Amino acid sequence: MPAPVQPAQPLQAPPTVQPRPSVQTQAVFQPQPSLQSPPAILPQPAAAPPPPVAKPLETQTQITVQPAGFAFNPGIISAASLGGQTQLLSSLAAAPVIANTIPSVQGITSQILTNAQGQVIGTLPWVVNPAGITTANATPAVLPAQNLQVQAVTPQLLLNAQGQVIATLASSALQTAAIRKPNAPESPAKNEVQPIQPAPALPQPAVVIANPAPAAKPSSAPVPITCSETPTVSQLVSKPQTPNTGAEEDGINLEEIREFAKNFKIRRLSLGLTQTQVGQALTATEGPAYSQSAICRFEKLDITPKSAQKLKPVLEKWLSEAELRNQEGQQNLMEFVGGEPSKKRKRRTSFTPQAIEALNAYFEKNALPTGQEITEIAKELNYDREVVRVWFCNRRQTLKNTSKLNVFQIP
DNA sequence: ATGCATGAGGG
DNA sequence: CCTCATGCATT
Repeated sequence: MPAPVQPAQPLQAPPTVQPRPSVQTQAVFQPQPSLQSPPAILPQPAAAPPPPVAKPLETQTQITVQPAGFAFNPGIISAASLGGQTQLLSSLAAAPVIANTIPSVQGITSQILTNAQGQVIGTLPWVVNPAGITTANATPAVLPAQNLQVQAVTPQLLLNAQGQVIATLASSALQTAAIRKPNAPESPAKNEVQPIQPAPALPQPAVVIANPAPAAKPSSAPVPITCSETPTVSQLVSKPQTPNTGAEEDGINLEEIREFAKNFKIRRLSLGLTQTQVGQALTATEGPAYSQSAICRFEKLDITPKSAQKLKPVLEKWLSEAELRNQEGQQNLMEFVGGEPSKKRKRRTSFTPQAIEALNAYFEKNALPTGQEITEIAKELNYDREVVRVWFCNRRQTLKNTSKLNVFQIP
């Protein structure tokens, strides 16, 4: 395929030039493990933040062409690593020709960068380039269809034999949705409040893998992948064997949960949603409500298999609907974000390092101190007895969740 | 992402 | 009181 020539458009008419403060160039990510603030890309991200002074018309040496390259590729950019370091592996390109459609917010999704651990190390916004800089891109045969609507794209996961996510691909959203259960796009109203039974009555395979034949799509070739050497999804997804871990506990398929958790995260990010948003939306909608904490813990499986099993259906259902809405442009998923007045809690006590050290020491000797012991320890360290008691409770709980559940992960 | 807190449920 | 599932508050 033609090399990604960059359309020379360093800058146009100086006067009217909008410095284009966009975050575009932010594609580069630092090798720092700290990636806390999720670059949530939302439909209505308020007003553009005043860019750090852009030179009026001086030709800055730093031409910003780079973004365009990715911008157009719903391709893959995955990072893998061995030592936990992030490295760019490859980027497969696909070029959905986007002609005149206005860059409606609707289709904006983000590209996720994940490493071998399935951890997200970054995201790239899908920029719909208005200028139609299609020139450089592949897609030899495809013509810039005029009314090609930029449909919301949902990611398609590419997994390797180990079940690890290698990358995500964009593809027709419609179809993806179709695969899932026949979920009627009705109102989010009181649909079902299933009491969640431990019964094995959950027929959702949750398999998002290989989705080769877009048979269901009659009037358009949804699969934008064109590079001859670009492996097809099915090819990459060769999943002949179910490696190992017939891990199952208490009738709960740990592996399945693990997979879903991974999936969930990726799809969530594809929708450009943060854990917080999901939590809020989940709370707003009918049905079981969960917080950001819950989402976070689920994603990293920092919960008991039982809890995970319980959450899965809820999250799955919600996600399906979210994706559906996303397609329809109904970005009204996050409506009432209004925070209800919640009763105040006792301020979280913060133990001093010394106290923690002491507590840990006690804990090692005896993880379950008697009431008396607790009282003594509390007095010793000069903390409220109750606080100490709770500390032990939480300590035990944490221990359990991290050790037992590590059965989940394979770190 | 986590640490401390709250509450339900079981003894 | 304990365990468990969760969430608010904080790092």
